[in-house]
Amino acid sequence: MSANSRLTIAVHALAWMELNTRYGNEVATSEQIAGSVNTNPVVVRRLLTDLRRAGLVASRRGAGAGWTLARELAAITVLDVYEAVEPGILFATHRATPSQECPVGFGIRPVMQRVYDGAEQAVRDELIRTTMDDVLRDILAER
Amino acid sequence: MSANSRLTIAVHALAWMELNTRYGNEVATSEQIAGSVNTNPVVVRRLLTDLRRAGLVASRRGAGAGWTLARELAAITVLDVYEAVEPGILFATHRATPSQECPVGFGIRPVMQRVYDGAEQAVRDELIRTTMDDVLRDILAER
DNA sequence: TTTTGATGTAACCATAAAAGTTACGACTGC
DNA sequence: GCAGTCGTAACTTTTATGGTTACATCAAAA
Repeated sequence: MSANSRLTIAVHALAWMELNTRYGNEVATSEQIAGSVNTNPVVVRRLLTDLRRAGLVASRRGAGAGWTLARELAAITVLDVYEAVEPGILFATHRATPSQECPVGFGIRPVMQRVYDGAEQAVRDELIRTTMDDVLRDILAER
Repeated sequence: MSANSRLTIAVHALAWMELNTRYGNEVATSEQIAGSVNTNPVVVRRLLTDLRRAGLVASRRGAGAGWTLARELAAITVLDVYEAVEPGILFATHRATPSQECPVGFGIRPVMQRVYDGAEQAVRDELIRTTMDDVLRDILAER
């Protein structure tokens, strides 16, 4: 399917930010987060920009700049993160328009779109069940 | 997400094959199906090869060759097709191993894997509810 | 036995998304 | 004004998908 790791990294960043504040730090820098994720700071900044657009984090510029959580983790579900970083298209319909003379080619797109909408909704219903609070707790329980 | 159209084309092919038999034809050729899908016959053959591996279709070679359904549509769910043509990875974990010194980097992968397994299962539970029979009926109902 | 028409499959190219990287201007607390 | 970080553009690399060409293989039918 060519799945990406955007949701994984975004969740990682949020969990890391919360733990960072528990250690007494005000803000987190993209470089610190990138060090934990093991990627480039620009990749982190791009994802955090998406999260900021969704109101999940805030950023400060200038000296002593960095990122802060805009909500507590208990008020953020994995679905919130998913919606912030993914356009929400798990399955694609035909790349090129199928034959409109053929009954199958004519009718298949709306039918499959309904099937895919159902699958997408099922994913959302599942992701909304887990909060970022749950995620961090489970992470720390891994040892 | 970079979603693909493999499931769409595989479903399209199966529906077309059934309609083709209703019109009195024994077998369907990849060229005929490709004409309805509006793609290249090799793309169709590659997907039908996956469906054959799953026992959903059969092929004959030689003169008068082509493809036939190996089961009736009522006995094929969209989940069957999905499993035949997709490896089943909707979300990816980290591309590079996260920092194992960091508590978050250490614990996040099994936690997110469980979340993703749940989402994947939700998709399966949804796709199994629709049979290829339902799909063809709905396609023909589009006019 | 030859012809015919389709499968089976390799090889290659094109396209697009994701991720990684470099660079640098913008901003702000000190 | 300095230092440190964000914000973002630009470019490269990697990977999956899909499209295309080519051709060997096969089996029914002439």
